Amino acid sequence: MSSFKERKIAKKKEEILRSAAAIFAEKGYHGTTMEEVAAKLLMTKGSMYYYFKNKDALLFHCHQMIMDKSIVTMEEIFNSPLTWTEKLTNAIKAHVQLATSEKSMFMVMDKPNQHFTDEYLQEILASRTKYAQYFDQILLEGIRSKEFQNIDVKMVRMIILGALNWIQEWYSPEGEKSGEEISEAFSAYLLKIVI
Amino acid sequence: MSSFKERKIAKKKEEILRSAAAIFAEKGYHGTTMEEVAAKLLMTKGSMYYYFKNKDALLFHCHQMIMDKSIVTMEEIFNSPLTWTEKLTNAIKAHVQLATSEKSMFMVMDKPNQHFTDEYLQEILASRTKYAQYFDQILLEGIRSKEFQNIDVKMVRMIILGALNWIQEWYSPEGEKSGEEISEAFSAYLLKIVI
Amino acid sequence: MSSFKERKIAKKKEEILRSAAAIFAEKGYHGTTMEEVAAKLLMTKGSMYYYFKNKDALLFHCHQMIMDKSIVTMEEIFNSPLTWTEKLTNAIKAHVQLATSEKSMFMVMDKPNQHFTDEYLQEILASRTKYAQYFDQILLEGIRSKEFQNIDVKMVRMIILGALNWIQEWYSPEGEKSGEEISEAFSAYLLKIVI
Amino acid sequence: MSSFKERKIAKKKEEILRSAAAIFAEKGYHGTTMEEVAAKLLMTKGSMYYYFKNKDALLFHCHQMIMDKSIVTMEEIFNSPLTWTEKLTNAIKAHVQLATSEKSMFMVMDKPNQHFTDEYLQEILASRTKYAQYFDQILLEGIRSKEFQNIDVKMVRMIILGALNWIQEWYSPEGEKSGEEISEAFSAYLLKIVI
DNA sequence: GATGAATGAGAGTTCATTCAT
DNA sequence: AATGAATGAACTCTCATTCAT
Repeated sequence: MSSFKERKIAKKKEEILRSAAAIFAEKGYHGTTMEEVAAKLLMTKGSMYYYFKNKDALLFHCHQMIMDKSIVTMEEIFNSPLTWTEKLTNAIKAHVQLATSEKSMFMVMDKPNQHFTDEYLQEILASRTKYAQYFDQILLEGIRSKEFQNIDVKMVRMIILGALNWIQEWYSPEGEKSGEEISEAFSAYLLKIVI
Repeated sequence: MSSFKERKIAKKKEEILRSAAAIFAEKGYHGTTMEEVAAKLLMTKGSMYYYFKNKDALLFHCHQMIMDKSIVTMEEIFNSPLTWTEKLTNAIKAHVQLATSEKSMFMVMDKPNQHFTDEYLQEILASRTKYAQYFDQILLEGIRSKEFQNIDVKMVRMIILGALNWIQEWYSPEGEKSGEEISEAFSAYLLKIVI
Repeated sequence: MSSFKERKIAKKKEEILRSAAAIFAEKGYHGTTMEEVAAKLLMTKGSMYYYFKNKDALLFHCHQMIMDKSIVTMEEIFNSPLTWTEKLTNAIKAHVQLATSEKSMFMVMDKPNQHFTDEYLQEILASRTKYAQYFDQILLEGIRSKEFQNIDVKMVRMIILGALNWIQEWYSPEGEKSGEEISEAFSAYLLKIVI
Repeated sequence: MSSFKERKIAKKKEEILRSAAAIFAEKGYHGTTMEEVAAKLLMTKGSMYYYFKNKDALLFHCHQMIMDKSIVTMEEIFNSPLTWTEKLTNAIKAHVQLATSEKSMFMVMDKPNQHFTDEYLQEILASRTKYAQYFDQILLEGIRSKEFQNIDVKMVRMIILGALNWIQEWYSPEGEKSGEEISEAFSAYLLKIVI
């Protein structure tokens, strides 16, 4: 049970993270100054340090905020009463949806080992591995159940995740394809690999 | 006909670029200092500026060195007397080969609009577009000749390039899969999308 | 109505400008480092950038501080109910007084087009022109009212300003002539040109 | 008796000095790089060091080249069989002529104590003093012979030299007044101070 | 005589971070 | 809970100078 105060702080933190993510996405981690992040929220540089202990922490929590969301969604999909084909389809669609609706957050997730040192890096990589393993699991079970062909799971997972992670680099809300259309196309085409 | 001196200087420049690319790849552009790049070559910071006018130029020429190579290879493949299926296969394989053998260079190519301002950015983007268009062309002609199914060219190209560009993030020469094996797997699986 | 904080910051800025001017005057703009200016005020280099965005700005504001003072004084003299002869005398005396009491500031005003680029240069030159025009105006009105002979206004103004601007190069508070004496001599001798 | 070689070197040195002076005049001493000076003469930076031991020497010899000329001219005027009034007139005219025809050289002479350290500074200041003393001498003799009024020699000399040294700051060959006209005006007006 | 290449000391500037208030 | 001010370490870049060839 969180107090009103705690909830207020949590809300402020998320505000900061979203703002930071947007700028990180546009200018990159190093290209972004604490001042910019603060200014966008009508705060001062100094105040940010009340909420996050340093710039690294800002990036880290951006990472985790989106990873947590992604993993929760994946869990739901994985545990749903669907065929593996359907699960893979849904996993791909869910990723596309998030990647297009939260473009900034996703861009921030790039090249973690260039930005983090040990303390945070372990956690980040753990999240990523966990996310990747859901795909592996789905592929594996799909093969076992004869829904999928006998593919090289790791290679196919890399192809799928590569295609998905590339979306942030080219997707634009003003582009010709909507997130919905991309998710349809991606799931349809990528499924052809496994079936 | 280039003089001895010109060739010598060109060689030195390439040396510098390779050295720079290796560090850029490891630590990112901003995480890399001119001093580090110089030190690795037993030079001094100041000397670097004799060969490249600034840090941006270093990154830019890394970009172009690998893009030029990639595009030349693509041209050869495109103009060869093969079926479109074979051409697509070869294009994918060639990309994997380069991406794995020149991992550092490829990593450097990431997020150009975060690192460059107008003067260089235009040229970079032009190269990328040119490279992408070879894939589009192959896909288009493959469809026209009925070798490929009636796919959405842009979406499929994005999937292919996404998968290929992701390789640098996970490939390691010490990993379980060789570049050769990856190129076989990727070409085989990606071809399933179009056929 | 300026707040306490605003006045405090303004005071600090003026402190910095005076300190900077003193060193600029002694060593020249390029011969002066930001570190020296800061050190003289027991600050660090970095802190200076909190008050002035760069070295240029420091010089620019030195310029404008003294030009503003000069112009205000000239305005008063120009609008006072005196004869043109008295006005010219006072203008010369006022300049000498300022040039001798604020020697450093005046030395800094030298060769603006070597130190400034467009953004600042326009403003600097505008101030200078404005100052010069007061002399022209006085000379012109003096001629019209028959107080002065029919002289070439521009040439005489150049002689007067030249003589005045040279003072900073040789005046020393420890010298044999006081500012007061110089102002008497200069006004008396220069008046002989126009009468 | 100088050999052919020596004369060739001397000629090259003067070429360099003129070129250097032009750039110094435009950009200031610190704003000028050895490279620029060299480039203007189609030389390389390194070659300059064959003729002048360093940048300071370049500036110093610019100084002395023009001071030598000025002093020789003054000597001639001083020793000519003319009245003191005529001598002063000629001295002023000669200075204006040189200042307008060799604008760059004259600009370079500015603020010697900011650019030189002991070795050169003494010599520079000696030249300047010598030049100034010719004016003092003329004024003094003019007073003694009752041609001039009983003026304060130092003050008047400062006015004259100030007016003359200011010319470089505003004179332009494309301006409305020719060097000839300026010399007429300046000598006429400045004479009014002493007579 | 000339130069290409290298050097190294130092400059201006930026910015994450701290902390008294 | 917020902030203004200060800091200092790091970084990019410049340039006079040197010297082997």
